[in-house]
Parts: sequence; structure tokens; C-alpha cells
Amino acid sequence: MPKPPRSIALVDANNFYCSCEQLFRPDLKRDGKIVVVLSNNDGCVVARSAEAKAIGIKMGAPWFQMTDIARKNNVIGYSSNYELYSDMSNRVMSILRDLAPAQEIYSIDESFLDLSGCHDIRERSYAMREKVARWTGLTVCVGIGPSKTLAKLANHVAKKHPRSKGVFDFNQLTPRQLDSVLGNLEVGDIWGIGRKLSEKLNALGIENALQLREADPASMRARFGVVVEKTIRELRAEECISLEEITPARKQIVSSRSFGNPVTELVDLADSIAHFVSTAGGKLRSQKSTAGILTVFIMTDRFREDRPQYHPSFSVPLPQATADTTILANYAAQALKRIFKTGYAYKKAGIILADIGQEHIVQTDLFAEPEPESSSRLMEALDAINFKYGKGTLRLANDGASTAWAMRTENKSPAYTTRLDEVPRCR
DNA sequence: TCTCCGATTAGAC
DNA sequence: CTAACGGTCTAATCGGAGA
Repeated sequence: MPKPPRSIALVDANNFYCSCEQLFRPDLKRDGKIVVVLSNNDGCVVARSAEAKAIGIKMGAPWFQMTDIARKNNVIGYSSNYELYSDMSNRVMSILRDLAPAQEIYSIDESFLDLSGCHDIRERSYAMREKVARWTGLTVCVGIGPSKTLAKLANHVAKKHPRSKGVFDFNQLTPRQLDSVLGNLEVGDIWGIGRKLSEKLNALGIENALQLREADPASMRARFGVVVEKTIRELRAEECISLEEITPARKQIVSSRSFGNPVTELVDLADSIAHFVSTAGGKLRSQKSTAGILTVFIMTDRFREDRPQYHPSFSVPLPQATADTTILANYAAQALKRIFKTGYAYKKAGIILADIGQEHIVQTDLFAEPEPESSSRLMEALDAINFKYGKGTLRLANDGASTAWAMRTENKSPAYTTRLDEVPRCR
């Protein structure tokens, strides 16, 4: 007897960031106000509500360029509120976790679930939707298929076609129905096939998912690389991309930001760098890693072609891998001094931690003083205090001394679910 | 010629 | 008031430097 196909589900929240904002402001829809969420620095549109999509607002549209018409069209641009979105995400993810044998949290609003062997897949899928709706107010769609790529594609179908009622399962189709559905999906709708690859595939006459599935994996690999080959195999229900229940440790940790206003002074850059080191160091320690290389970069505004451009970076190979923010901050400050030049208006800066290894397997420098035990104790205390009392309660002396580099956030909603002091009183 | 490494590209969200 | 175009991450691929 042939093995039954695996059933991988991809559960994805609809218009996640915008839905989070709308949840706490039911008055907006009532008054015909259209919600979009902006990137950091209120730069461009990164999330659109159903209403925003309906009036044709484009993903990635620079907010400052949005016509007055759009703004007068009652469009409200919210500054991104990650504290709110990640708390809502945690709630959704924990509901889903309890409804499936295995879960991979793929992004802030998506999780893959392995439902292979479950006899009640349809009922479970609807239960997910109902439970998430009742407990959080958010709407999710469920796509199911024998591979992750097909689950993603099924989710796309579930979102696009109201008739699916939010659940679509490729495993429930006859081969003919399957071909017909795939034939109606553009290659660009497939996970892993972006803008560039779509263009190249179209030029070869491969325009829909069915045509890509029928392409020869070996020759496509030669032409477009291993990613496209895997995608073809996944469309053929071969499992090439496995479910990862445990998030692998980051191999690189970046913390960077564009500034609300251009920065010209070294002290202000130094302040921002100290902040980035704290953020990145915290992430490093939360995954129990150490970094062996630290890179500092600063850059001018690449959109201002009329101004002199400068975007240097400097990498420091650390004599001994560490996760100690104070040590990292010292090297970062030195690196910054090496690259900083006066006379430029800097628009962005950041740091990169690389050569990441496991804590306690640190290759020590033969000639260096061993890192004192007090160093890790200090970091533990720092992390504990900041966890308990909120990010930034305890920080480096020069982190926060300057506000020159602060990003623009003009319209941020309260952290409704996590900060009582921000919740508006009932009116 | 081979290998290593950094830079670049492409993609995701 | 004006100016204003995100951040984080991975994998693959490319091209030069050095062995």
C-alpha cells in the first residue's frame, strides 16, 4: 500500500499587524478609517488592512510619498508597535501549539504544523480558526499540503478565495483538481520564487505553478540553482524542506537603525552604537552564544545623491569570544572612532555580531587574561532586571545620553496587552 | 588549480 | 515647520587572493 501523504499545515494570520491595531480600535472601521502600519522610522508601508489593499495601497510604499488623496482617504499610518504584535503573536502561537503534534514558528504571524496521521484534519483546522478568533479576535487561514511549499501555496488559496472559508487542503483534491488549481496560480505566488526568478521563469514560458512542477529538476538546478530545484520537488509532494521545531541559533546578529534625523556628531553615533550593542548582546545571550567578530558600520543617506556619500565599516576579531555587553561596547566604540569622519550627515548605523559559537566552548586566548566570572554574573543580573522591569531599565552609561538619533515614531498605539500604564482609561 | 573568504544577490516577512 | 524610502536573517553564488 502506498504511504499516505504527509499533512503539513501553514497557519497565517490575516493582515496581522493591521489586525492587531484594529482589534483595540473598533471605532476606526466604523468611521471608515483605513489602517496601514509603517516600518521603523515611519518610513514605508509594511502592512495593509483589507480596506487598504482594496483602495490599492502598495506594499512598501514610502509614507511620505503617499499622495494627499490617500491620506485624505482616511488612511491612518500607525508607527510599528512590535511589543503589541509580539505579545499577540505569542497568544496565537500557544493556541496553535495545543492543537497540533508538532509546530514550527516560522515568523511573527505564521506557523507550520505537522498534522500527519491526524484523522480529523478538517475539524482541527476549523477549530484553530475558531479558537484563535474567540481568544484573540484575530483571523487565521489554514493551508495544508504534503510539503511546506504546497502548504504555503494552499494558504495563499485559502486567503484569496472566500469560498474556502479559510481552510484549503491540497491532499483532499483529485489529481485533476490539483492540476487545475496549480495551473491557475502564478509562479510568483510560490514560496521562494520572488520577483527576479518570476521574470526569468516567465521568459522561458513557465508562468504558473503547474508548469514549474512539470519542469525538469536537473536542468532547472543547472540554470537557477538548488533553491529552484527544491521548490520543484516540493511541488511534486517530495519533502525537501523539513519542519524545524527548534529554532536554530542565529549565525549572525544584526542591530541597526535609520535615524529620525541625520546625525553629524561622534558622540551621538557612539550613543546609538552602545544601544545597538546592548540589543544584540541581549539576543546573543538569550540563545546562549558568544560572538567572535564584531562589525560596526555607519552610513550616509543613500537617497540623497546630491550629498557626499560615505559608508564605512570596521570589523574587530575579538581576542576572546564573548557575550558581555560591556566588553563588546568597548571594542565597538574603538571601531567607531576608526571609521568616523566629520563632515558627513549620517543616516544609519549598526553593528553585526558574527562568528557565533556556543557559550562555554570558548576558545581562550593563550595570552589574554581569562574573562572573570563576575562578567557573566553581571550580564545575568542585567538581563534579569531588564526582563522584569522592561527593556532599557539598566543600560550602559553612554546608551541613552543622546536622543539625536532617535527614530521617528509619530503615531504609535499603546502596548495594550503588556503595559497597563499605556492603556487609555475607559471613556 | 583549488580553496577560502568577503561581497553581492535573492528571497522571506 | 520641513523632510521624509525598514530591519533581520539565511543560503547561494561570484570573484579575487593566496596556497
